[in-house]
Amino acid sequence: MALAESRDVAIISADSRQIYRGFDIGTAKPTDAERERVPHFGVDVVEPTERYSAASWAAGATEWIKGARATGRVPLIVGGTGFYIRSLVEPLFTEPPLDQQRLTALREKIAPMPTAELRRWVKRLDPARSHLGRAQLARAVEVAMLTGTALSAWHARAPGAPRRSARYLVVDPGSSLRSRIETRLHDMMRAGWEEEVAALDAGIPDDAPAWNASGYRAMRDLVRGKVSRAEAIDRAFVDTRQYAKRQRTWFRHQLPSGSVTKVDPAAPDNLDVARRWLESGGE
RNA sequence: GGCCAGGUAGCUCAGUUGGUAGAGCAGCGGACUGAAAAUCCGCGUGUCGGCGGUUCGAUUCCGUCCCUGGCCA
Repeated sequence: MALAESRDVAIISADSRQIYRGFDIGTAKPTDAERERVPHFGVDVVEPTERYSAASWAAGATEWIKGARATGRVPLIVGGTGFYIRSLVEPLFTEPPLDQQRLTALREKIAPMPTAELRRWVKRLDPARSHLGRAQLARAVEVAMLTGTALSAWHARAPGAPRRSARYLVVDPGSSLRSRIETRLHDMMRAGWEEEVAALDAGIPDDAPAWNASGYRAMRDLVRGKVSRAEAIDRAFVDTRQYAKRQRTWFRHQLPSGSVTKVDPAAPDNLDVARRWLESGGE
């Protein structure tokens, strides 16, 4: 926020959880006051039951960026969903329209299948993807079955997708990460996270995608009386630490290293580093 | 104070008919093209509570001490 206020900036949130309406405290959404001071895009865009995607976000972000520029502001993309950001800078392959009925039927077939069996299937359909996780295996089957072409073949076939130039500012507090997470978690509890989840639990189905946010299932179990408060907080703490670890791994390896600037939020000169990064034409 | 049950990886525990031990969780590393706060893959040396004894060899058997929990005084 301090960085955003130093210049006419609009924030584009690249955060797969802040997308969902109603899931506010646990996803650390910007406050009303913050949104008042700096325009935000990409927050509260879909219902919690909706399945969102990197492609949807990239399409939305393209519009939000235009909107920000139209008002004379510099679009600043902020957020922890690296995959979303990358899908904007290095677009995903262009997917042909998929038959929705066949897609639904296929997903029903895949759902109960053990991961090992799914993996064997992908070894036949698209061996280059068979080492990946369950969600990716399902996707590989869907694309191969519904388009007649393996996903990895689609990737190889669409090489020269237009790339935007981008520069990244990676904020990493290093060894103080753990205590920062802990503090933030207690702030969330004090802000009424438990009450928020109790209200959501009354109206949002258990399998809604929005529940896939660190700590939300633990809080739901607390609200339902299945676990103690201490246990719920501890689970949320672990969930968040593990998520942060995956983020670090992702940003360490998936971003072009030449365009990354690192900053430690605890360092005294952090704002200077960030300002210099911003002024040198980054977005 | 007596009796009983325990003391094994950061945590919860399994196991070794005596040949120095392994699961889950945590942690660490990695993968990642429309579910990404998702989904997966890899990584296990720790005085087996301390000290003695028996034995070629003890975490395992014996003695003793310490610690924890329960019951009885």
